[in-house]
Amino acid sequence: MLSNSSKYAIKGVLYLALNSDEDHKIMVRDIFEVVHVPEAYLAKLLQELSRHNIISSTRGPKGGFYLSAEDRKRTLMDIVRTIDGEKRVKSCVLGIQDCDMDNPCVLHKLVGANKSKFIKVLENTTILDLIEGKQEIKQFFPF
Amino acid sequence: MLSNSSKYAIKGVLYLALNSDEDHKIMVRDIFEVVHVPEAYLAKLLQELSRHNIISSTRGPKGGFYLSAEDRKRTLMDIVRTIDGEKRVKSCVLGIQDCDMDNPCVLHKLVGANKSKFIKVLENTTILDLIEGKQEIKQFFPF
DNA sequence: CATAAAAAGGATAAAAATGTCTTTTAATCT
DNA sequence: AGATTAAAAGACATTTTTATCCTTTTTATG
Repeated sequence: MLSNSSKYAIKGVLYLALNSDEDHKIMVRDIFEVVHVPEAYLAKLLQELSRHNIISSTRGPKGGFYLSAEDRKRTLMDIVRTIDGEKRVKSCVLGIQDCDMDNPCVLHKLVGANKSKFIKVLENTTILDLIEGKQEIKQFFPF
Repeated sequence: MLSNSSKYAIKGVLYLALNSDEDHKIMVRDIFEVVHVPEAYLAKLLQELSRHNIISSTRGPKGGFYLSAEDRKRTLMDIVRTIDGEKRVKSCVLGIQDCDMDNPCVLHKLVGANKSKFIKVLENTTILDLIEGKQEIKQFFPF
């Protein structure tokens, strides 16, 4: 449902949400170990998000990645869409092309409700929602 | 969440559930077009299921794959476990190793409920449940 | 202005998933 | 018994995903 890349990206953004702002930019070097993602790979993903204006970044000394106030209003789906593409997330559980609620396959009926909810969570949850009331990194990355 | 292979396998088994029994075995050749899965690949998947006694088969003339009465009591999870392995399905949404309901990451709390339901559907739904009252292939494979 | 810091970008590599082909084995039918 | 049929098995090919490396560009700072 979610690729590893999307998971990685979400973890990276969560770390930024907790630790960064315009005045405190963060280098990939300081993130990757906490979220257990290979350094170069995480860099690629964050660059991709930055290029699509899901997160922010500046180069050079004192540079790094960070989340602006606007960035924090992005939803999880914004991240997933950038990394995986919307199609992948929303595709039919059985992979039947034009399958939807109007013309459902059996499995779709069974699990469709759950999957729809999952997608709704992605679409309706902003980064800000996620970190609300949480100041401890441990709460996000228990290991 | 489910690999393509698992989806393919489920589709193949559904076809068998509708059209086969001990006296009417079916060759891969007669299935693959209906369920839109490459012939050789579907063969492999069904062979794997047969090897694990999730479905039945015999070789030679009049041979083919079929579902015994026992086979029909298998759950979707039996299929998915054989093809993908249980780990893959049940893994944390964010891929955090030891993440579970007792020690959850943020996302887990959010989508955990939905995912748990999805897994329960897989575990509690038998092939028999799925085809109950359905005789039309179209209901399963609309395209 | 020189230097160093950090993201951006591109090329490449490794691994996993997906897909194909050929040979072997077992069952059936003449 | 011999010929034919169909799954079983395993080797091989392709594609996608995941991951690394190296160079270039941008930017802050002394």
